[in-house]
Amino acid sequence: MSKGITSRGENYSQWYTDIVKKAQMADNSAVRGCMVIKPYGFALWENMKAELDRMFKETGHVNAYFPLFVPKSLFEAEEKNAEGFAKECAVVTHYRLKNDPNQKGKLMVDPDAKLEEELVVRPTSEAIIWNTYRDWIQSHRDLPILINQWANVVRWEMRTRLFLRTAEFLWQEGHTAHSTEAEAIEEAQRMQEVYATFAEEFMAMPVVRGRKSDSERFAGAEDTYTIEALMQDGKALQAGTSHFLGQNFAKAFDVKFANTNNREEYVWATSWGVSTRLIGGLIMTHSDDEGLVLPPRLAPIQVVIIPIPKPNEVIDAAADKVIAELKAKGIRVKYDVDKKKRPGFKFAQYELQGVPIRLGIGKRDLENGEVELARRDTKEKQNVPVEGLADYIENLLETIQKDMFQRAIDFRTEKTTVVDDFDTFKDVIENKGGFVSAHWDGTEETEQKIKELTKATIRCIPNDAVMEEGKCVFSGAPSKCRVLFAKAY
RNA sequence: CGGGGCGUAGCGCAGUCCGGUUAGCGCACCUGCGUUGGGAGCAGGGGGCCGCAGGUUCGAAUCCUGCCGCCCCGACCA
Repeated sequence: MSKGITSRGENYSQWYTDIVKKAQMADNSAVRGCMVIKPYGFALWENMKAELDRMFKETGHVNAYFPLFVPKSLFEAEEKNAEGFAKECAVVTHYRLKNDPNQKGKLMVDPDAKLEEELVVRPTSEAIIWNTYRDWIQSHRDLPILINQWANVVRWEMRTRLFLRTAEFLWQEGHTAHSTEAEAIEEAQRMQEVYATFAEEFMAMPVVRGRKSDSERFAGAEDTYTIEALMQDGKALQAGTSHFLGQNFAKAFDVKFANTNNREEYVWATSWGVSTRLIGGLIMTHSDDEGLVLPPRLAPIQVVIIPIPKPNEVIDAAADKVIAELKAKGIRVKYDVDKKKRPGFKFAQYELQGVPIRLGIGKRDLENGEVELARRDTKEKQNVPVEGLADYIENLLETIQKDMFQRAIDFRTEKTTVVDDFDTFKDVIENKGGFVSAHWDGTEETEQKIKELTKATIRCIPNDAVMEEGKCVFSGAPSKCRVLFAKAY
């Protein structure tokens, strides 16, 4: 075990916190529930953001920005949405402070500066955006609107955890407007697939694509499409959601368009988002007791070169050549020339930070025309010829990416259990964890009962669920397909 | 919002029960020596409103009262 990192077996959530902090990703801040994202963690987020942004643009979306504040009257317009978020909203009530006459050097809220109307700090932006869309949409010719925004939102959560659930978090939210129901549904499903592709191909995190049950659906949505990942401790993580909003927001904000027959119709909507929570998912999918393990495609540093024992002219020259070749291939490489720290310390540090490939360049191997190469994911070490090294590394990065994904898939397969009776259901949820595939009668009552008895919830009704006759694992009532249950973050 | 725990140096902690020299240890940091193929070592050094505010006392990190903050476990949630 690494210095100062609690092992996963000992205490999984402490392990998680240790990783985030010791790998310099993020820290708690002076603000309750809000984190400071440190440069290394933010570099990871920037890489994720860059890929997602590219994928959004490839599917026809453009970026825009809407205000942080939502006037209360707009926020409450869509009742279900407002009700769903009401109890976790931060609210701005005043716009000025003044010197406290009773306490020198202290400030107080100026009671004379009360706002006419309170401003809600956005927990999500449907309200402010749909209020704006009303002015943008008159005709079917104005549709579709395909907009994304990168933003911060605030949800005043009772209990927070770095990246997984913070009071303020960074995310993107797509908000689209369409002239037909079918087009909006297609859009929502398309974005679910974009998220799934990103999770699997870049994060190497396998996800189940599915639909949410009524009770788990986004407040104000007609249908919520989700991607669900499975963490190493057997708990599920909702990694991204895409909502078909029907005409709910169009009706709430009176957004209509003239169709080709010049008849007024309400606009159809979607919204979809992923957040910095993905970083938590990334950590809990791949990392080990030595620290982070990052997939090559997202790692801020893909290859680190360590001079052994320390930089000198010969080693620098060899390193410079390798660096030039790697950079020519677009590989992110760092040469650690810190003379104060010894190689062993650096090895441990970069393992902690999850750098996929480490090269050790030293006199001994160099004389044989070789360098030492270590893989972070498998901890394997081997000597590799300097000749053709860049090509070798380019391939190896892809191999690591694939291997990490495959290991995560194997883990999920092993932790997915098909169950047909409730005793087994309880036993599996309690002792084995992971996904349980079981029949469900489709009622909210059953879902609620199961949650009370086992703490497991319906994560989704998988898109690829096979239609088959069955009996609900709890009530015995008829069921048409299996759904996935799990304890969730 | 319920249950538990903790606030002492940048970090991690001891000391608090049972009040008493100048508040201590490890890591980190600074200076120097030096070492280097897996987190070396040695010597010297700097850094504290002991969470905050009251109280008891000759004397408080330690006892009493009030407050504040943070963490963990539940219920709620991306």
